[in-house]
Amino acid sequence: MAERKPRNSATGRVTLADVARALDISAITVSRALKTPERVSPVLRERITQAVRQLGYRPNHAARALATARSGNVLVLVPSLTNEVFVDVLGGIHDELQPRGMQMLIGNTHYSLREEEKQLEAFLGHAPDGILLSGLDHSPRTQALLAESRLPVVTMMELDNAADSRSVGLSQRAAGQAMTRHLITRGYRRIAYVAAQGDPRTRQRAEGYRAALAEANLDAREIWLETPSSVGLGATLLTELLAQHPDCDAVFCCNDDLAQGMLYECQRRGIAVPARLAIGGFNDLAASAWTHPALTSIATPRYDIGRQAARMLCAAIDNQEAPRALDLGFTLMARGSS
Amino acid sequence: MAERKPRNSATGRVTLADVARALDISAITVSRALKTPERVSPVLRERITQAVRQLGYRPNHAARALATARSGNVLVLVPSLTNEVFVDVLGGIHDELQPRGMQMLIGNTHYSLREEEKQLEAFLGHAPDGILLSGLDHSPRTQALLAESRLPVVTMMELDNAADSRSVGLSQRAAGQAMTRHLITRGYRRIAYVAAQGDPRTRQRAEGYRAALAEANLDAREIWLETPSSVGLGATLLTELLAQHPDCDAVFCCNDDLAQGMLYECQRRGIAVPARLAIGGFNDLAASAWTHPALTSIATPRYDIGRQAARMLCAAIDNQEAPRALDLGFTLMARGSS
DNA sequence: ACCTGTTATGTTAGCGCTAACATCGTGACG
DNA sequence: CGTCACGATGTTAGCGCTAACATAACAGGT
Repeated sequence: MAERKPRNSATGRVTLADVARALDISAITVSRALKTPERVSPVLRERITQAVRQLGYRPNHAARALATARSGNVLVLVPSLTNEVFVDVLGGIHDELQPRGMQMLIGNTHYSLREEEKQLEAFLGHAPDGILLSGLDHSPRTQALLAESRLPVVTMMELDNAADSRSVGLSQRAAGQAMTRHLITRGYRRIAYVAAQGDPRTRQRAEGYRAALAEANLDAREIWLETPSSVGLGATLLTELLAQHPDCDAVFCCNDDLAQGMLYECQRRGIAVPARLAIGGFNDLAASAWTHPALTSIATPRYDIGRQAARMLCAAIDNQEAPRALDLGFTLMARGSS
Repeated sequence: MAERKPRNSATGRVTLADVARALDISAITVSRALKTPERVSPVLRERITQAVRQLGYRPNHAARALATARSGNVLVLVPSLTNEVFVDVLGGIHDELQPRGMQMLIGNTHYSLREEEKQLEAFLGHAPDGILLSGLDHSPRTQALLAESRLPVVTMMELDNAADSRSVGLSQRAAGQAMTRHLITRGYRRIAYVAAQGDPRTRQRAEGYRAALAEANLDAREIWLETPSSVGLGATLLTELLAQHPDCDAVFCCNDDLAQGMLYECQRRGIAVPARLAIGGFNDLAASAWTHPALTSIATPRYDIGRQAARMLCAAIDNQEAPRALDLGFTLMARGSS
């Protein structure tokens, strides 16, 4: 007859106490064998390991969290879950937390400071051990909640100069400048900047764009929309661009979604890229290297931003000394579209 | 002078007991005022609400989970976090769980049954209240763990006939058949099927493809790769296709990533789409409607699959009667590429 | 006046785990 | 051979919350 798994009567789960009872030892010893094996004698440790496996014991995180005042949760607030950029960031965070047995709680702020505030409020009840935020722009109440929580916070995507803050990202301004300089170097002179979803990073890229134009004594041509960014919107924006600035010979799109949409619309209308109009994007999405022509873009280290931010946060949680600002840079991917 | 927030000495957090103490009532009454307000007199309820707000009390989920044996967590296992398909599914789940105060725990199985097993094992310690799985294909140990856990499980993407299971999805076979019939209707006769990342859904679509060809007495031409699917791979596969089946006049790609890659490669080589080669994809990704020509595809209700699966799971968790299989269908998006 | 039922609140105990402090050997050393 | 240090294990208590069972107060019916 098969062995019966003893189950704690109350909840039907196998608990530490069940394992301890089976071996006629105390629960704390089992606990130690799992958390700090070196503090249990090898013989007993081995017996415990076997019993754990045989009974199918699985530690209960809620109980552990309650006893240790450590939840193993990290709150991650991102502005979008459909944007490839943040999906990659989440991937990096995930891969860094996983081996430490920690868990992400993901909140989607939909590019809204108000929504960010609400998410933060709701998630604080999960007693996260730390918080990963996107960008530097936050509402006063968000900042107050963060300060009150006294939890370590790491900001992703942008860089923060403040001494008491932590951030992992890149200079969006420098990247915008690099792309514009590239277009100038390639001989374009009437360069437009097109932006949707006016978030802070989009604005910083625009600053870089203006700086580069100023260096070369060129005029700016900008189109700003508040609509959420998408490939479809890129098509619309090409129309807008040709209407407002018919003379322009290059366009720097604030992200690759818009750039791809513009490229497709150019193909549709028979506008030669890059002969009649050069296109530059931002983020270097997976598909951008494969369009025809391939899209010139700024590759951002999204996965690594997530990873390093998570690592920095874990260091902070463990009160370890660690650098507080990490500039992971960017790479200009000069391709056929310019 | 500003009021001091009383804090529980042990962990520095404001607890139920702190709120109760401030009002000189018992903790359970505060608990009731929050969970079942109708069981507390209106006057007291109001005072409690105020005190809660003023002290900044935030319920501790770990303690609640421990006391109620309900974690409020739902485990979600998906094969990929970069694939737009699953990102959309997760969005639907998120939106359904959020208002119930429940939380997703996301595990990435990387299209591996072995990995799925490991993830499941690790996450069972979080004591999820239910599990959302992708697809019907699972390792024996995964099935054993699921059975042993006695947790409600809902399968997403595919449909399950078994009476004791729950599933929300669509007939991948029927969808594959619909696409192939469409190509036949449009006059194509030498239709190829190209697949990467040979997961079960890819295989079911192929079955539909073969069935449709058989109906019309046409021959199958298939190319299978185990490599993970990507836009870049689509370009490679076009080369492969032209080499292996130079006569083919239409290609049904197992997903839109491949289809887009093929389209771009056709543009690059000057192969006319759809005149020389028609292209059909699967999933109808956001960009597919905007390429030139726009991509014919099968639109799958990914967001709704996530939503309905989450809803079905919640019903099961609450022991409510509910349908156990939900076919959300698909839509053929006939566009310029065919 | 008594019982009954109902509503509002309180008491007790326990969910599963671990921190902090015992306790009990055992061997090293003077 | 006593003392001390140290390693291995145990005891106790409590993390924050809520289920389950009191208790109290009061209205209404007989």
